[in-house]
Amino acid sequence: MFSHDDMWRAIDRLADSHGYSPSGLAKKAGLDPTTFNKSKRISSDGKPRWPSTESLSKILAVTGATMSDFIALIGQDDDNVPRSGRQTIPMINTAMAGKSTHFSTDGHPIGNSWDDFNFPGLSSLHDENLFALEIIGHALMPAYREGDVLVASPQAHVRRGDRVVVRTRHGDILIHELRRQTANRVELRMLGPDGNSVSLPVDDISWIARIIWVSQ
Amino acid sequence: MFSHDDMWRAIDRLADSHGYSPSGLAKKAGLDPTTFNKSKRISSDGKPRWPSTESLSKILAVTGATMSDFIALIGQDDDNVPRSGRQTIPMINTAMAGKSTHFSTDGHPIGNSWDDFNFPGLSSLHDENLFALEIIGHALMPAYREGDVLVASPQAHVRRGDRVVVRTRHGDILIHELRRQTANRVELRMLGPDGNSVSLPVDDISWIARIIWVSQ
DNA sequence: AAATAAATAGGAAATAAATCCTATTTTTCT
DNA sequence: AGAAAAATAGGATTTATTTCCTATTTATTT
Repeated sequence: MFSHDDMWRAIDRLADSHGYSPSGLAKKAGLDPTTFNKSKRISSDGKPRWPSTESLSKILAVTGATMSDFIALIGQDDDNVPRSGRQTIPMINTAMAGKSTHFSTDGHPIGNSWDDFNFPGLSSLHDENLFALEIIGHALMPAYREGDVLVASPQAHVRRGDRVVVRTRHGDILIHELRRQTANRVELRMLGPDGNSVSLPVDDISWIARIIWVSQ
Repeated sequence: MFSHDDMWRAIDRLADSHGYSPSGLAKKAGLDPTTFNKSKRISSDGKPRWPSTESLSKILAVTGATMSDFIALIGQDDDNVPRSGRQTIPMINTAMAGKSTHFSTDGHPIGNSWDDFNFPGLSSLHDENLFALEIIGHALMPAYREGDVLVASPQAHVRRGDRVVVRTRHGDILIHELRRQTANRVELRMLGPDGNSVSLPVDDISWIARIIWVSQ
């Protein structure tokens, strides 16, 4: 079971871990922004107020969190919250990174110029058919090196410029950059040093999976 | 998240698994025996009715069940458990990927040759000081392209061959491959096409962060 | 088979959650 | 520092859940 405090604490933590205030989370979930006001959690006559399971369902839906995630939030100790619960990390671009003191002397992000970047964890894993490919050999240098692991999604929409894993009907696995895709042909650019293109008839292609993450 | 059907089904199953009818469970929990009547789950104007989290808390209390138990009841008979709870995805290497039928015709992993790969989510984020760098410009092609996001860890141990973000004492941010690190110098190899090396005195370097993930 | 108890259907009333609203405080942006 | 936006407090109103109630059905007991 869970207590009134547990429920509200978990809601607060769910909000915080997804970069929202309770007000922002309510809004995002299609509820009134004042739904989770702390001043509304205990009524004027002292009675605790319990959100409906519909409200709960809505905030889990909008954050992509499961009930298990929510339960984990109930049990969490305040002092022991790993950043991992946040699902975001600070991000800055390379143009800005060198300009001002955005880093502490030991490489920690400081200052106000950082955006939040949604780290893969829960959000990308709605894609149930992700797979990983570990690179063997040096054929894809310098884009990919031996030991790198590519995470690919057959479901993700692909556009020109994307790096993709292509499976031909002959059973070949190709890792290239998608240059163009027409009704009849798929034009790919090799990732090796010379960057030559190859053009395949659509009928020769079994599937294309977009590379979304690379571990290095 | 969970649906209206999920919620009521779990309530029914909770009751049944503790030897109660829905009516009996409600009564036992201090609620009106008609609280969980099936006729009250959809209102006369067709709207779904969602129990409050207080009611939920009461029935879990009286049965001694936990929220995890309750969630398990939601998921019962569901063969379609999403992979996301696993924190791993299937992985194979590029040498094997083309050899046998490791993929279905729509790009889904099949067969027994797949390893499990720990996808970043919770496991890598014990490193609280991760940051992300978004690539601006084409200077790092073809290793990194504009729009790629590098996830870097100042805490991760770096070795030769690793790609790293280096901060010099002058405030420069460099993205290179680590060729060698001695007591006095750090030798880096540029990621651009010509792959020239640069050698910096250790004293000129503020910190080095290893690139661990790339979004593309 | 009949009697009794429990469960359930479904409407009305009471209570509670969410929404709407105004005002203030806090945070963010310029 | 000042302006603007977001968040929050808290009251009033609307909507929704639970309780109360009566009647019927189903299950259990005799």
